[in-house]
Amino acid sequence: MNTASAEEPRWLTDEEQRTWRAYVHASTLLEDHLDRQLQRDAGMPHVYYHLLVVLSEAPQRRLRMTELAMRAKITRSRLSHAVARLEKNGWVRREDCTDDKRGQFAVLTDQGYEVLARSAPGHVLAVRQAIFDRLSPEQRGALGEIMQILAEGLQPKEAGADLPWLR
Amino acid sequence: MNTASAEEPRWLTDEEQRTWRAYVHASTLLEDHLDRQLQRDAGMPHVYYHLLVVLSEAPQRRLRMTELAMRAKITRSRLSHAVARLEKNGWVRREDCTDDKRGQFAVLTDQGYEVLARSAPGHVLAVRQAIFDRLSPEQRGALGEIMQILAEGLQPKEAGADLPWLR
DNA sequence: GGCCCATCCTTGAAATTTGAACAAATGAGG
DNA sequence: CCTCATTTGTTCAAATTTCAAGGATGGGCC
Repeated sequence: MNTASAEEPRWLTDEEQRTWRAYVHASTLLEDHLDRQLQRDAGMPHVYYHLLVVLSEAPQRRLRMTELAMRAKITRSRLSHAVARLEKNGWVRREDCTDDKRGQFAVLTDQGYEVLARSAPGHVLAVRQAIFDRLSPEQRGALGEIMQILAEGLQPKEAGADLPWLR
Repeated sequence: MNTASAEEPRWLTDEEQRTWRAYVHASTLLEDHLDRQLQRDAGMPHVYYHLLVVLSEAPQRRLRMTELAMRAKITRSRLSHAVARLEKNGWVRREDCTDDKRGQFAVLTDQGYEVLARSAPGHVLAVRQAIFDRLSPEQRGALGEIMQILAEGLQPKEAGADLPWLR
């Protein structure tokens, strides 16, 4: 007998419920906290700050738009708007790609690097106080592993990776 | 010698860096994933869905705006806009509070309850697949504890709780 | 009662995000 | 060389979020 479509879904256990609820609360509060901290001290929300960080780590402090979007886990559309805003601030500059005339590079300016250097200590402190100072070494380790797993699971697969019948 | 203001900040260790980065990626991808899932299957973003869930658990399926805002960890302003939208959908209704003429209740309508009941299984499945199915029992337990701690640490304190000299 | 300040919730404008649509350029085949 | 599908990045409009401001009520206190 196949009752698949009528079956009671597998609800979360009480403990899973609590865990999920705690996660939602913690992540909401944390993003809020960091957004305010960075808006106050660096003049931009956390996502924008993260873009500058990623750029600062790239060779020449520059990345193609699509590459930057992937590394920052945001859509290209969102990135376009964000870079437009950061460009107005003088923290990022756009450059044409000579190899591919469609392409654009987002380049971290010296000014952008300055903002980053100036606000990084405060941001690190905020992250440390919110997270690492509150956890035991075991918990810190566990958190890393867990988040690694979750991120991998949600990462949009490369083309065909989920289509084994094509191999 | 006091060099506090000039001292090198305590940067994150490599492992802390990796953990923090993994957390940012996982939480970003997860929120995105759930927002899309719920937008598609329930016609609203995750935050709004959560509001309905909280309401559904309250006695009479109703809560004062401020109480709802606190339980959902969002600002009252954001809640006002959100409820306005949910009201347009017919999923929530506002009611005056007779005790306190300033007050408003947000009430989950039957229609709102229906939407919730209809979309809950899909949402639970998404959460399960994204999180619990990927973690060991130990990791599930650790995640709960950790998130509980982080949430508590970020919870805006009740008035005076952080002013011990007033006691 | 009258005053003062806190609380409750809303509002409006600006900023940000989303999703669909689009033009330009690339690249694989034929 | 041509054609067609794909990729790249942007743009528009609508939705959502933020932030500051404001109107109304409650509650303590003289």
